[in-house]
Amino acid sequence: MSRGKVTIADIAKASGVSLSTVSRVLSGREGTIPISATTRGRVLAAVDELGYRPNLAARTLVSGRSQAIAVLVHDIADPYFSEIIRGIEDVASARKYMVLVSSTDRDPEREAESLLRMASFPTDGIILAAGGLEDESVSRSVSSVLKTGVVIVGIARHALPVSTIDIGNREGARQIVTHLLDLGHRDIAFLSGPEHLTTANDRQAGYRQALADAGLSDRELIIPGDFSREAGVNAIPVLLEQNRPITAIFAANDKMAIGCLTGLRTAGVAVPDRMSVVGFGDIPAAQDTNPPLTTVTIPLREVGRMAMEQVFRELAGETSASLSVPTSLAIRGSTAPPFTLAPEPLTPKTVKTVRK
Amino acid sequence: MSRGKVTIADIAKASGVSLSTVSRVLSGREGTIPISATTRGRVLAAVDELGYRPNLAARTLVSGRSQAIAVLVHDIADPYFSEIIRGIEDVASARKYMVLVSSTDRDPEREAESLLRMASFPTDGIILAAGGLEDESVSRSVSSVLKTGVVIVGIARHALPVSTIDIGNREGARQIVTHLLDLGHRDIAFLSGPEHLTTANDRQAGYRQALADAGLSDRELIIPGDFSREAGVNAIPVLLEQNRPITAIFAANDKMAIGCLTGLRTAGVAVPDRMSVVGFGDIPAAQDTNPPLTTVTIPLREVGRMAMEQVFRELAGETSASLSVPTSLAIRGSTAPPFTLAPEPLTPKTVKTVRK
DNA sequence: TTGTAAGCGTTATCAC
DNA sequence: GTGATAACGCTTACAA
Repeated sequence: MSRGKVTIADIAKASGVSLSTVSRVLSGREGTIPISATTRGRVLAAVDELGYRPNLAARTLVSGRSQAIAVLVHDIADPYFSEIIRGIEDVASARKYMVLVSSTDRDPEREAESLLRMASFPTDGIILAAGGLEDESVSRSVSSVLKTGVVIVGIARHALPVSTIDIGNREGARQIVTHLLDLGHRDIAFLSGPEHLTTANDRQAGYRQALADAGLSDRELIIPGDFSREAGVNAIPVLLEQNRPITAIFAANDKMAIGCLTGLRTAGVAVPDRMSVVGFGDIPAAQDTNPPLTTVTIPLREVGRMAMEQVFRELAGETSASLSVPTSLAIRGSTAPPFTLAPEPLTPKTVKTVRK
Repeated sequence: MSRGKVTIADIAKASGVSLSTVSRVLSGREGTIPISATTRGRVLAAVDELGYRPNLAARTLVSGRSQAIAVLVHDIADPYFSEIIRGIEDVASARKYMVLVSSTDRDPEREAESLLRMASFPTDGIILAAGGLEDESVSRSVSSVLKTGVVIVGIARHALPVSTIDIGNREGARQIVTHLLDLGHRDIAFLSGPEHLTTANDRQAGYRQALADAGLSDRELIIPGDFSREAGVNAIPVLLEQNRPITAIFAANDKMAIGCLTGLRTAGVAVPDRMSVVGFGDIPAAQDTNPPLTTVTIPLREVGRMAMEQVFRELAGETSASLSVPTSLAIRGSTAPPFTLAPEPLTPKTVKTVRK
């Protein structure tokens, strides 16, 4: 039956009604528009028989709504982002929305470029899941795109005038470092993320704050990383050469933490006996390392869902808003008390701060 | 400057030329269409100043090309698929194509539905990465969609009249089972994938063939699985209750293999000392298990790239084709000779077959 | 080298 | 309830 493109004109002809009637029947909102049952039936029959499918581009052009949203991420192959996307997809597809994705590899230029292209599609909404890249050209693009009426929602802290799903990066980092302190660790290294990424910076701030609260600011040790598995692997030799009594590593994300685990195994350092390791994010792989990784759980799918729901809300006329998702600790096998015979006691004051 | 929607009409007005001239300048193909440098400059200046961005929906409507392709996967949060998508994206974005994704969770209905929606977009191409689901409604949708002129490329074996990127599932499985046989294993369990999935069935066929070639068909042990991590975890108690001297497990995909590793750890069975484990796919996580997972490497990104390149080729007029990607073995730490004091020797004939 | 005008497939605004 | 008809923003013959 259906050969080539079938348009409403064909349906109109086949069912003996006008174009507008066909359009009305197909518009969906049954209650709103009055149509005789007979007409309706005939149109639907023709649609079925000819295998008609509406041309979304045409619909978009005239209605201004494309039923599509775009998601910008650093890398879709990173489980952190693919989990978020899955959450987005789940709520999008329930409303028959299509999802466009774009990996920008943390390149501001590509981010701006992608943003512009997606907006000119035009998509109805754009979710910036790429995580707070602080770059001027990106913010310029965002502002310019906002004027066209697209809804934009950012995930993680942004200096942008858009709705935000805020992840408690700083607080989560503070909590997990406190967990290490509670276990008795005093020399905790921090493996940092890429510069100019608010997500990474906030986690680092949480680390520093936890140490400061415990009066241990002088014990800070920050090793530069970039969120990649390899950064984790390579950090180990660097760390071991430091000639400092490090007993725990806090990697700014799970991928690096997993790299650390591998690096430590290679170096013959037992985890958690000789070294505790923690990450951030709780990507699925964190459960299957050996030992399983202690980390900060971000409800990644939920984050995606919230972002998408916020897009829909704004599309329905609501104003922008800042929501936040709570993180929690997933205490697993990669952390244990440090290997010291006589653990340094905390001063009373410090204990109070840490436990609060 | 740029407020609301800027159209070529605005550019035309601002630069004092006609709509068509603006369109020509913007069409890209500089060499093909003659335009005076002056005009060109003025148009471009106006574009820049007004912040003009072409409306892709309008362009799609008239040209029939949307510069977008769709990818159907089972689950975008599964690294197997997100790696493939990344490969697709890499070649798509180089040509400024947008990528739509849809997770169908192996549900034929959603697969068909998604396919139809994506096609009616209309996207220029559709990549069926979902991996050979054998279902009638899906094939019907594919045939109907093909008539509209979209290019479809399938990944993995399909009974569909479309181009295919074939993954050597059967051969890869045969190879890795042979690796286990070479190590001395004779009782190798197979943890299967979902039914009706050619990918899973082909791997199972490879397992059976390798055993048959070694004259060990009577040692077959197939445990039902579904490609999920949990299936791997849960298979372990089932396996241990079998009261059979199993020394190796071949899981039909890496996720299950990783689940097996975790299950074995829980059960206190040392890998590879007491049990060897292998998977299929070589997703990134396979390198970071402890011990690292021996598995069959599928060049996942390359698969994605090839699929996308094939789409472009067909869009350029070439005919459909069947390509295949070679798999290879990644021998890592999860395999070792079986824990038997006196390994059964292979018969000469068998050795020959196995080594060939 | 540039302009005019006819669509592309829908929806939306009027009438009837 | 239903039918013309004018957009939507762009490309592309066909003229000039």
